[in-house]
Amino acid sequence: MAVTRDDIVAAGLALLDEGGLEGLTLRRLAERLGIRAPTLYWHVRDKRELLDLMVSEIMDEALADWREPHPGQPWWDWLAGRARALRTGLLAHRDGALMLAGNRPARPALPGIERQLAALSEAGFKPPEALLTLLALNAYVIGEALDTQGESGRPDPVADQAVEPGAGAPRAGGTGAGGTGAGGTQANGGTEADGAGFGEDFPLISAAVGGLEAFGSSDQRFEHGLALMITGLRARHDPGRAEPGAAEPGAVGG
Amino acid sequence: MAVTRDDIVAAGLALLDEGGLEGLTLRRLAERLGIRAPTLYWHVRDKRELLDLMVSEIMDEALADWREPHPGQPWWDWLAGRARALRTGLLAHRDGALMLAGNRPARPALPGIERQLAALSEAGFKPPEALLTLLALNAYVIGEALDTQGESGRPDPVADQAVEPGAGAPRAGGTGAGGTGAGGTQANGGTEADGAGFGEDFPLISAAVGGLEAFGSSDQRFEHGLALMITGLRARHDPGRAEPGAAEPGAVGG
DNA sequence: GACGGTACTCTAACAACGTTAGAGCGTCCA
DNA sequence: TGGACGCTCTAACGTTGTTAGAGTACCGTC
Repeated sequence: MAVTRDDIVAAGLALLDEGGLEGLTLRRLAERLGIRAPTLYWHVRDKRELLDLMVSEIMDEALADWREPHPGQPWWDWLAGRARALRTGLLAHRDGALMLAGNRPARPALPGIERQLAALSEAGFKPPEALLTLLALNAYVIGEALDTQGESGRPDPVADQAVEPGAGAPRAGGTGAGGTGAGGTQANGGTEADGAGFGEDFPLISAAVGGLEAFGSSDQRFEHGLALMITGLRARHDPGRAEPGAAEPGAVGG
Repeated sequence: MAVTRDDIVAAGLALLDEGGLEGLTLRRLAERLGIRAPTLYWHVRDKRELLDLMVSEIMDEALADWREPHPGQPWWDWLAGRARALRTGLLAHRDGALMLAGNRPARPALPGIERQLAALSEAGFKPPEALLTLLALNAYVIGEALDTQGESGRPDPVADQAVEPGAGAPRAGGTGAGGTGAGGTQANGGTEADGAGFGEDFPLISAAVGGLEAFGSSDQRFEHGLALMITGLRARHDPGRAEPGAAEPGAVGG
């Protein structure tokens, strides 16, 4: 049987899960499909187009049931669930977040967006704000997923201390809260699990990491930021909450 | 004169600005420094280590003056400014966000993090929450910057409509609010600038895009999400704002 | 039953990339 | 004078994305 585009995308995702983005080569992909690499170019213009198609697939999987609220579900509950679903969908594939970061979905799903805007409009959002809200949530989700997947991607965290300038100290997972490198949940690269290990030089970092759940659960980190955004949204749109108008965009800072 | 590590990082950043991440090759970098490619391996273990060093440099540039509040500056104002500075720093280099997404800063700047936690502690944040807050803001910033830089990275947005499934419609910049691909500010790929062009099929998308500032200003999108997070934070920590306890993490949703 | 076209695959090859092995040269210190 | 170290070189390897172009099977048509 002839190979189809869908076959290629599916095999690509399988290959991604096995070897990560770096292990996803056209020759390996072809081999898995029982063909030779150049044949792929009959089905796909580019490697990039292939990656775009894969991103589309990942997004579709992730958001399948979340393009509008379930019946009776409050809008904030829906948005939170949607964000969780998107994150789960990204984490479901190795380097999934990086995939979305570097590539653009191949097919624009305008109908899906329209449905989501409709749901928010019904909740009192004006269309531009509804759109900005969806984009903001997406941005946060992908940023956080990137951080989460980045933690496990690297070979050995601590073993090498060939760094020069600052303390030759352990790193702490995550893109970094600080000027550079920074504490996440999965701290200390496996040694000294409980938040000590940052020495007496950094008592707050030590206290912070020590106060978090056991490492491995990056969910806590995700939920924190998500709660912030949802709280911010409800402060503006939920009548029962904080007074409206309290949070104009311009009132934020500089 | 002998080439130094700093020379290499600086030249790397210059090369990045010219040709993007894809144009950053070791041979080109060496040529710019007046040496041959393998020589780079005396200064740097890997290409990846080079990228990590460059990320460290970008982060240091970006957050230089933002590791603690200016005197008398409220904490929320500082956090917002810090987020803006980080975003500006990422956008200052071509593919800057993608750079941070795919690589880990080479040197952990624990002292800087400690200072930031100290500032938040003074404002009443407990250390773990302070850390989670910084991480959440970072995640949003990088996610948004990724989206912004992704818009301009691609060659020609509309020209090719070789996509099959849905409407062969215009895309709208950004990682996508929807199941796949989705409206940002820089819509319609240049034609039909003002929010029309999504046809009568998608009135809300059309209204949303039409209601946004002229395309090119992705700042509006960024500020929206930032305001959400800051509002959420103040709702919890600013006594003058919404009632405390109103926004427990668990109260968010699923 | 031959014919042409379309769908799909192949072999061969290219330039470019990251990376390694190992030799060479200059400078400084003993 | 000699040896070590710092820094650079040439040569080469394997792998990657990609192109050119030839080949094969099928399918409807004359």
